[in-house]
Amino acid sequence: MSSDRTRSAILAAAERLYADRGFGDVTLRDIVAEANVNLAAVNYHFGSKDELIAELFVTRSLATNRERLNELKAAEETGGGRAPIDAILHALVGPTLRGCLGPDREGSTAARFMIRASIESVPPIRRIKNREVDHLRKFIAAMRRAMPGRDDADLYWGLHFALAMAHHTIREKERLTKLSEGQCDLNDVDAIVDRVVSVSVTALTGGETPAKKAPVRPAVPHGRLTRQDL
Amino acid sequence: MSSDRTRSAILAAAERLYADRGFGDVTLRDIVAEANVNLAAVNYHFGSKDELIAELFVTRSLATNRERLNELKAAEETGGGRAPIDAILHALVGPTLRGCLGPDREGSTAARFMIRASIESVPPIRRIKNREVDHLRKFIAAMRRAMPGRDDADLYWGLHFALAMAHHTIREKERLTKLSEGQCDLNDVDAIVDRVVSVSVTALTGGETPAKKAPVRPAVPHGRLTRQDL
DNA sequence: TTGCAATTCAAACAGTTGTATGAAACTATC
DNA sequence: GATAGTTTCATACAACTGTTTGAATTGCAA
Repeated sequence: MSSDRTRSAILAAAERLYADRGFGDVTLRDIVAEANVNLAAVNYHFGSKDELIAELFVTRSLATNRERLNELKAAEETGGGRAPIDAILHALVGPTLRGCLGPDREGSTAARFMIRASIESVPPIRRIKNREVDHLRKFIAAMRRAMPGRDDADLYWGLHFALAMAHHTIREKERLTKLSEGQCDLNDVDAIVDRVVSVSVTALTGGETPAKKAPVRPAVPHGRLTRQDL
Repeated sequence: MSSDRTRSAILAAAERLYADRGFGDVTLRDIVAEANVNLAAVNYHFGSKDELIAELFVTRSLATNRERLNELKAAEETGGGRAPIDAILHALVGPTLRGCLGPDREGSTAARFMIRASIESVPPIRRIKNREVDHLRKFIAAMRRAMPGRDDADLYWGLHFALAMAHHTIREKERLTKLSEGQCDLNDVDAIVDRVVSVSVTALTGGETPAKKAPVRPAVPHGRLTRQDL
């Protein structure tokens, strides 16, 4: 049935190069050189460059989603069909954060690739992410069971903010390290997961839907630029 | 002094096209066609394509930062040199959210451009964003004054999460609308700002950082994909 | 007007990109 | 070992990219 050697070599080389140098900087010729295969092999095995990228991302993405659902299921079985809200959110953000951060993952090509995918967001990957909605709905359903009284909109916002904190931490881990001058430990993944979950839970259980005391502030018109010092 | 007409036309056309179609899809030839100027004008007036993009982003970015600092200053003056934490966070995320979301901003080219810049993150823009650290430090300083007891790391995490929620809401507003089937109102910007601030404040004032145990999971190698159903 | 600099313009440049082709090499089956 | 199907390979293709060039044009000052 034909050795998958070429196919696998392309996948591995592509993931490594994309992880190291980003999508914008890596051409098919770079990939086939790294993989020691012929240029035409990519189109033969994957159809197109975009399909290669899509396959790389789908593979990693499916793995994360599988982990998420496993953790969710385990929590629900423990709780007799109803998992507590913190366990649900833990199942949601844990696999993503563990997959991309952490000292053991430093050298992991898969992790670095997923960080790139999170930062650069190239078209074939964006297309796949848009299909993630169905997967997230399962977590909304679980959250609804855990907090029957809560408004649906609050649940959506809670899930949205949990993902926001997780993904933004992955995307901006470099900047946060620099900003905090090392005081935020980006290697202690478990602590980060707990922090994200904790904030998300208090966001969901805490204060009622925001009161309407929005202060008014002046609008600032555009001026003309002279200095470039952002 | 030579009319700025060509220069301005290029800026306007570029911002409009980038806002509509993204950075990856727009070439210099598209821009000069839209602006009705000669192709060489871009390099003549801006030096390079990247410098054009940088100038576009810096302009909008400076405006946002100016708004932020104005709001912060106003809050500090009201509080006699010490602004309350919610006002600080409001000054941080308010201008960004108002700049990119809201019904009045629907047709705003600047808003749509900044959303694009937030999503696609092209090299010249990334370079500028990396210089944003100094600007954020001013907010950390204000937060330190507002919460003298708090650990610095907690402050960094709080600011980081506030920005996470704001930016992720901008980046994923389409998806959140779809996921929530319209139950999350992305047009009520003030409500969104209040929600983000509220969550951030409870994150900062609320519970201590917990510690827990974490399970270990296996690395997932690449296999052959048959179904593409993420 | 003359002179000079700033600006515009058409055209070409030099390089890269993803993809297609058709022949060659391989592999497994009968 | 001939055959049919799969996989590899060198090469070419066609299109697009940002940038440069050098001549024309414009605008302003003396």
